Amino acid sequence: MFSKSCEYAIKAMIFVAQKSKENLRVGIKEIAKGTDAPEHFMAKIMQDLSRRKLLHSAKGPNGGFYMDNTDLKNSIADIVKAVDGGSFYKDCVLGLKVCSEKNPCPVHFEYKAIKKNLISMIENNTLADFNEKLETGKFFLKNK
Amino acid sequence: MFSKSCEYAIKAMIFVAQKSKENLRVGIKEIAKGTDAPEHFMAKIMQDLSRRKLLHSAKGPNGGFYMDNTDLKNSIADIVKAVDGGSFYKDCVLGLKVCSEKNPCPVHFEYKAIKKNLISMIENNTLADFNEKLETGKFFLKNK
DNA sequence: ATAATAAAAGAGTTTTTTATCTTTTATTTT
DNA sequence: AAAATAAAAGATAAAAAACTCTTTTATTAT
Repeated sequence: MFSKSCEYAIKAMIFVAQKSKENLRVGIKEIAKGTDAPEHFMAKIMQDLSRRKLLHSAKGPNGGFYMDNTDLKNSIADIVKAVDGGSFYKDCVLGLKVCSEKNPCPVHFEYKAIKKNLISMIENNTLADFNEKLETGKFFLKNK
Repeated sequence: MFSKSCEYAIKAMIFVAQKSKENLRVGIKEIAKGTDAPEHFMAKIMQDLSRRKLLHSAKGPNGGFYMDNTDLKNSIADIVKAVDGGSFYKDCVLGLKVCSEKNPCPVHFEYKAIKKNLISMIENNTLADFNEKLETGKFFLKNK
């Protein structure tokens, strides 16, 4: 569904969001450890997210990545678009170059309805929402 | 969603299914052309599908790939499982190693409901169904 | 000012996926 | 039996994705 880079990005964003709630900045090492991701690879991803203004970063001592309230309003969809581009939104399930309302593939309309739900799911779940959900103790981000 | 190999496999299977309806065998060249896929790469995929008994093949003159009525009952899901394995069924959307009813990620239950529909879609669409749909002239498999 | 810190940037490497080319084996037709 | 056909199999090659390492730049604290 999403690239591995994108999965890492989502995990990292949720991780930073949780820390930002307590006004803490997080370094790349902590993010990598906290998400079970390779440090230097994650660093590249974070640089990209930062460049694209999905979160803030600060160099030097006590630096790190952090989010303000605007950043916390970002949804999974925003992260997906930033990392994987629009392919998730655009592409035909069967991989057909031409597939539209006028030239639908055999599963076009079925998939259209499902995709609508998928899009709702990623657009309606913001980082702030994740913070709330995780606070309840009913949801987890376990990697081992 | 699916790997490129899997997309090619689905396209090829639909292509062969259409020809099999008229009791025709199709060679790899024809399949590759008819699906806009690289010939030798598609050959590998077809070998794999054939080995896994998703369709029949015959060597020599007048040989090629073809399907009997049992083969036509295969669904997209069968093809996906053969080519991409069970990852589509098993994996967490966020890529978490641990994500289950007991340890759900923040979108686990939402995605579970959607995945149910996705699975219905791929399990309930057989190659025979595609043949019918395409016969109506209301659906297309266009690549250009 | 200097040293320490941490992200940004640049330049690789490795692995996986996708794609191509060649040889072999099985089958059919002449 | 010989020639032709077409898939099967094996071996490479190219491209993309995932991952690593090093240097540079900005910031802070001493």
